[in-house]
Amino acid sequence: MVEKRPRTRATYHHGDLRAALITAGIGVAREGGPQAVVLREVARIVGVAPNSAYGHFATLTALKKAVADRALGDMAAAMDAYLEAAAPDEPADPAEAAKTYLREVGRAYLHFALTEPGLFRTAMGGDPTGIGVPGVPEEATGTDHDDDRPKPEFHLLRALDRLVGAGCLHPADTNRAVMASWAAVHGLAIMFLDLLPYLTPEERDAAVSETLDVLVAGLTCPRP
Amino acid sequence: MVEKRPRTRATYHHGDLRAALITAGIGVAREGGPQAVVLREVARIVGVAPNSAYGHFATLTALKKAVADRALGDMAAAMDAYLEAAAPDEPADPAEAAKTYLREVGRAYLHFALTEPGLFRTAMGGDPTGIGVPGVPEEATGTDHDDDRPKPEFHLLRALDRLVGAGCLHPADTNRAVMASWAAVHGLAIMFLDLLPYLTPEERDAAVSETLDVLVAGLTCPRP
DNA sequence: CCGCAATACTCACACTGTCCAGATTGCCGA
DNA sequence: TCGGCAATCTGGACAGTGTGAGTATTGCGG
Repeated sequence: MVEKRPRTRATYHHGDLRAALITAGIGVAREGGPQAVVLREVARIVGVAPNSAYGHFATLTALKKAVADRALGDMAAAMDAYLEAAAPDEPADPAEAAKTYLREVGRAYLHFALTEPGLFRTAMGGDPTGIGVPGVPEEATGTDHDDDRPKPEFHLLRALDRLVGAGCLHPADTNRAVMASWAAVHGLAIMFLDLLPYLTPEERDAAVSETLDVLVAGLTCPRP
Repeated sequence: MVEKRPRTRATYHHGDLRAALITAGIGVAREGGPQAVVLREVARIVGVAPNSAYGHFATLTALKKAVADRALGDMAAAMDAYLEAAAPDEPADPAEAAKTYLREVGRAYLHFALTEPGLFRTAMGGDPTGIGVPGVPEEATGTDHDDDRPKPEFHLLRALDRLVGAGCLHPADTNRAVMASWAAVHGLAIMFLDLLPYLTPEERDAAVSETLDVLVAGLTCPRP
């Protein structure tokens, strides 16, 4: 929120357009999802000519990418807050504590997905230009990728580490564990948003609990 | 493929436009995903004026919905073929057979998702207009919903029934089982397509196997 | 054989992303 | 202090999109 002139700005130059565009993009993505971040609309919100954006982003896709990055950071922050707020009493048993922590991380993920579906979809690259799975190495399009910012999977890794520390998970199985956990939770989120939007919150909570039960059971079962 | 005149048709009336539009929609959705099904382009393929589609579909979204329905049927058929072709030898132990069958169903799901990502995305409603999870009952927009056609989840239900029959799964747990299974497999698919497109086929196969291991372990574990 | 309702077409409008050329300015060196 | 330069923003334009209103063309039932 650097400037907020409703129409024409006082100064010809905006000062910090790039950031303002991203912020406005987050605003429209919050309600409406990724396809709501429209170049002309975003420029209109910021109070700038549509083509001004091209000075900071080569294309609309680049803007969306930046917005998605920020949405991902927002998601990590929201998960942090959720975990901080809703995990006061932990079981004394360290194994049980680790399990409930993993469950709590999953709940945090789903909480954000259901609370901020627009940002969640935006963060997860809802409408990727690159359809298909050509196996291209993505050629590291990283525009000076600041990969040090908090990312949602960090919480998951910490939870799995705790499981390993508690002896519930073999260290060698941590890779399969991260895939299984992420897939279960992400799949649940997508299903709730896209496939089963008519579920009541109670039904959703039940499905979450049951799926998380299956997950931790499968992870901590005596491996073959 | 009712008609294929490159330009203007011989007859003024097309004969069976609605079906032709859906077929053309499937064609463009196959490569390019749901956002590639563009009204004017589809009409162009069929060889008809853009607005002719409005005689059969109230809006582009309705066309997409029809295309998505057909893509879902295609997915079910593809899973059928996959399961028929790639499951010759089953373990003698019925419990083990049921488990491998569930795994095979999951593999069939993922095989279609990775083989036909455009159709998969289209079938799963990649770009829903209704963002958010307002809990609306969807008001049953069913345009004479022919719900008797094969749907992908049918295979999953059959696999779980076999697990129940083999004594590996308590009948009361079947609901949680369907959610957990579906979430795991669907989440894996979305992750491969959207989040981890750079994985090699080998890495993907490994992740699939490991995730399915965790799933069946969690489902067939001694319940708490 | 004729009228009519279904079907497809034409024209038009408000949008969108993006290119190109020009206007405006902060800033840095002389 | 001041002139110019490069960064930044603006305006107009073009191709393409979904969709509405009115018009032409037909197959078919009476």
